Amino acid sequence: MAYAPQDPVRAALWDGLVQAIGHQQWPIPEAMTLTPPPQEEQGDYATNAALLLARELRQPPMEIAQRLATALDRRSLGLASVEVAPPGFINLRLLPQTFTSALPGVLAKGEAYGQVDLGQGERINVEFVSANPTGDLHVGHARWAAVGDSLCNLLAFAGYDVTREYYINDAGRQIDLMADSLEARYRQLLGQSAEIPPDGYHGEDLRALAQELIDRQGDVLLAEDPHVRHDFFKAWGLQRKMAVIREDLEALGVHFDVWFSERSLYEGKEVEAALDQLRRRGALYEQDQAVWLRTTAYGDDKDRVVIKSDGSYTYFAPDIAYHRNKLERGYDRLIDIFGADHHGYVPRLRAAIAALGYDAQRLEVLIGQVVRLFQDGQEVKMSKRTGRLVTLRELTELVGKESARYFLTMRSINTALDFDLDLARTQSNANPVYYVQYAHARIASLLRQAEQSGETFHASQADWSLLGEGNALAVVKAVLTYPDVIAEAARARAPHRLNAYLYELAGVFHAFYNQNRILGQALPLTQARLGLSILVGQILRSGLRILGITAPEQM
RNA sequence: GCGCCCGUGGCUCAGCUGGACAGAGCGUCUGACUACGGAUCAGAAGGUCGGGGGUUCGAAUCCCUCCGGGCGCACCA
Repeated sequence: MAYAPQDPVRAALWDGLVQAIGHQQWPIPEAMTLTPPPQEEQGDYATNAALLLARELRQPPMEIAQRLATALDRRSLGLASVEVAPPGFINLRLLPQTFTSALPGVLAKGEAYGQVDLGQGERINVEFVSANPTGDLHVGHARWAAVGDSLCNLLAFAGYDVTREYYINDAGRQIDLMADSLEARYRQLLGQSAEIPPDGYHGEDLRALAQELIDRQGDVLLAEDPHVRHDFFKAWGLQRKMAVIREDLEALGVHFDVWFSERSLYEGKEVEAALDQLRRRGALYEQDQAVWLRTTAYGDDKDRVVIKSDGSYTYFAPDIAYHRNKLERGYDRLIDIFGADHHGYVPRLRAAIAALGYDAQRLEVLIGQVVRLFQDGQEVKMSKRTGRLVTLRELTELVGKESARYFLTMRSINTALDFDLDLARTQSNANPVYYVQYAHARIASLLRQAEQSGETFHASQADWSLLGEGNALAVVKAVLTYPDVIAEAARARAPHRLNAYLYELAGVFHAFYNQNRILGQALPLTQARLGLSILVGQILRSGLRILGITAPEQM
């Protein structure tokens, strides 16, 4: 933990610890932690400060721990006990009121609770999905859509100025292949014999598009000049495919701020400008009639072609221009989310940025592993070539947006995601989405009930100190952790941690609710329990919103 | 062959900028409301963290090596 905790209680303790170390004229260890110890009996928090200082000071850790323990101001920190444990941990136990007295502050923050200033307004551009408009979005894209969008929400909540961007590959060979494939479908549907090009697209979606075209204007295109016809298929197909992509993403609750056209880079001469910049910096050379970028100078395995021997650009060339464009737009940091099948592309991209003269550290690439679909215990195989694949749209329609978003973000992106279609569809305790949502619905119901019985919540009537033990205290602690979860998840670019936290929060709340009658108690107690429930509801709403999942009032 | 990711209880995973006897969920077994929603809760069994070395006061976490799985190694995108 290289930075102070965000949790109000832990933060105060952290400051006290830092002060105590300072008093001894000792340095604050970079890797100092303040976390719950493994055993509950050991206290509420433990720090490894003495262990770390021991190395630096060359003194026995137990002695250092002892001195720190005595130096801590127990009263002002709300400590109940401070113990030193071998090999040099300092275990801290807080008075229950130290926790509960933080609750009014949390309540006062309202929906803003959990916001942290990790980003300090840093401008960050997150590019994700960016699927070619040549076919439907599949489940892999769905994962990046959900993860990317949630990550953006998370970063924004953590104090970054975030832009969500989709790069449209509307130039180049693939789009021509799409046009030719669409034309082939068009001809086939009109009874002509036509072949989809060898590397073309065989998906059903293009057949449907062709049919749509015929329904609208019949076979008039057949009479057109081939070039005009090709351009039409290209432009129209692109426009239609992008519309569908937007709709599909929308259905998953994913919105982009910028839809960036690759073609605009050509039109604005930016590809040439980028290559000129590289040339001026001496990073380009010619060989075998092709133009190469010396990416090996910046850590890549081999140099890469930017202009092919036939004079056309590789995919890489406009992509260099694209990243240059993003940097020139003033973003402090760029995040690209790629599928694992593109990870080999990262070194050259990074090299290109360095070759252009920018700090390659400004580019962060998140590599995500594949999604495997399971149904009836069997893997559902996907294949783009045969056109047999489960689309993002099918997935959303099958399991619903809520389930889809939760399941797609629940795992670390480093792990292949096994998506159990049956589980995602069940409305039972096996499905974690419902577990979390149910907690929220339950709280909403509780508040409705309170309204009816005239026990409306008034913060001034609550005696928070009554929440200082058992299940209630567990909920209090979970509530206080939220800002740190946000900070940690944002820092690690790991939205799945939020899923885990919300599940845990829902869990401790369910336990609390089950064991404690909330309404109809003595006023200060009912009010305190009601207040705690409100806080949990507030956090669930906040967290679920980040994940793009609704927090239902009833289910 | 080289590179990246993964290998944690029956299953799916968390934890991995090192911290004290490894955590969840599902599944299995045993229990709990004639008061706020049982889509809930309480409890039990189950793992020498793929194998082997090393670094360290301390390793699931770092390094080396081996084994297994996924992905990638284009003048395709």
